[in-house]
Amino acid sequence: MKSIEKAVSALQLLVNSGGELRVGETSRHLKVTRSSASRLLASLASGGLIEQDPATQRYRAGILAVQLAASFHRNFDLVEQAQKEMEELARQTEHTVWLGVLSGTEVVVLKTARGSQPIQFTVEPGHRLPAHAAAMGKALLAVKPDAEIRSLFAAALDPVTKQTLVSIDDLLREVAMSRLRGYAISNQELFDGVKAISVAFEDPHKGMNIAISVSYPLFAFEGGSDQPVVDALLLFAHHFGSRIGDKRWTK
Amino acid sequence: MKSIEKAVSALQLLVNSGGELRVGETSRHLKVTRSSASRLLASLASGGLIEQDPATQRYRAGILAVQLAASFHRNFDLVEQAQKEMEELARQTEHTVWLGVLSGTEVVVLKTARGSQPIQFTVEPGHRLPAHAAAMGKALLAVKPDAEIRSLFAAALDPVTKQTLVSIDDLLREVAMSRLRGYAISNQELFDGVKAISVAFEDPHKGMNIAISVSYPLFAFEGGSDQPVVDALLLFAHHFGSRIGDKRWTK
DNA sequence: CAACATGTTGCGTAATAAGCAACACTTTTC
DNA sequence: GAAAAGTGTTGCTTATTACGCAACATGTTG
Repeated sequence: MKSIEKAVSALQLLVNSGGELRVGETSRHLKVTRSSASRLLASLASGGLIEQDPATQRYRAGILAVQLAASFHRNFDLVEQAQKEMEELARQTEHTVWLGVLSGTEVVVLKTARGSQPIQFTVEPGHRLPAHAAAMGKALLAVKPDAEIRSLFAAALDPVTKQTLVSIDDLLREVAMSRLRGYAISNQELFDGVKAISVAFEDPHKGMNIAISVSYPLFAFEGGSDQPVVDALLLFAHHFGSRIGDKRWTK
Repeated sequence: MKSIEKAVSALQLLVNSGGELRVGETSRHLKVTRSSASRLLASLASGGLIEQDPATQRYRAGILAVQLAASFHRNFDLVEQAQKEMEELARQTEHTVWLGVLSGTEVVVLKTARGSQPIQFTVEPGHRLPAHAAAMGKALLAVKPDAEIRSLFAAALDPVTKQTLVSIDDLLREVAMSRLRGYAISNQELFDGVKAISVAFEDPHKGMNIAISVSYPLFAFEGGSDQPVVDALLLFAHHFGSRIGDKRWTK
């Protein structure tokens, strides 16, 4: 069903274009004539999935998208269940706790829980991070076999900061280390001065993976050790993992 | 583009079926063969708009839907701006504050702010309410001309509770009264024992309307008057309306 | 185990989506 | 201020593709 796949591509383009899409832009990216793009977007708008701004004629996400996302969150037991425990973890560690899933080579942040520290690193739910630079990304990749990771990262790895791993072999080594360690680390690979640690979980019923991470500015532990945060995360992982029936954490 | 419109219909069906959709169900509702429905859903799943549960084979909303909704909220300035003031209103009134938009004959709830009262009536964002029974619905309808309201409600009005208005003429009278009054009321028309009042706003730039409502159980004001809540809502409307440039509230 | 649903493929035909212009309209550009 | 370029939308014709019909694989139920 090519036309539907093209329509979904247009939606991805909408997300990647900052939430606003023009007909001309769409036609260029999807390599169709403006007439086709016009009709395509009009069709998507028919049911409220997207809507056209009457003033600028630009298209943006519609109400149906909000409803779909709401049903996503309602169905996604893991996310719902994680909510309360994430807040507890944020309270213990005093730092921001994130929950995300893997989408291609990116991590989509679904929920955040703010800690009590005055300075916090946080993102809006729905935001995406490059998987090879984020702790959650490495934790989620560690679930997959190396061959699959290789094929995922066919293109070169984007250097986000000075510390970002740019070679696939380095990434695979890091991922292997994460498997041994039980949790993944991103040391200033996503933001300068910010470190994050993460663990991944697998829902045995739904067959989906999520990651939970704690991120904190390095100066918070200047001179000291971040071991308390690591311990809190591992304790959380043990509790949460065994409760949802993830065999890797069930003992 | 019929196939895309059909795909959007399938997404609406997904929302209306409690977040889970099967191929057979889809084929029956869209009046196509199972083969077509199968290919249609597979196409939607290709880009992550929906995804198939590997265990049950059922389809549910996907990550792209979450991203779309996120971009919706980012673009929708009104909602973003309303957030903080809604919380303030919830604090003042001690009751739940809702924010919603009109979608056909229903109100889609986009945000909620809980009050301090121990017993609260609230819904999840993304949920929908029948417009003719909800205070937000009447407030939003009051912006439209009577003729448009009539054509919207071609079918009979669903009786949600004993108090729900079931005749279009009654609804139009109520809407007219809301225009005079400046705010709309739903007295146990949506939930027994619960009253709600609401005001609507218009974004002059985007040409979109939103409603803000306060809902409270009747026993909270047994013997007393709910005038303080009405006053707080009108005060809120004056502040918020003039700040976003809504001419009806700019004095 | 049979009878029944369910979801997923090939395949030929009928529906339809794409491109080409032409149009109305706004925004640049000289 | 006119010319030029860009925008989004609408008929029209042809080439594309999506549809229904099977058949098949895989659970589910009696």
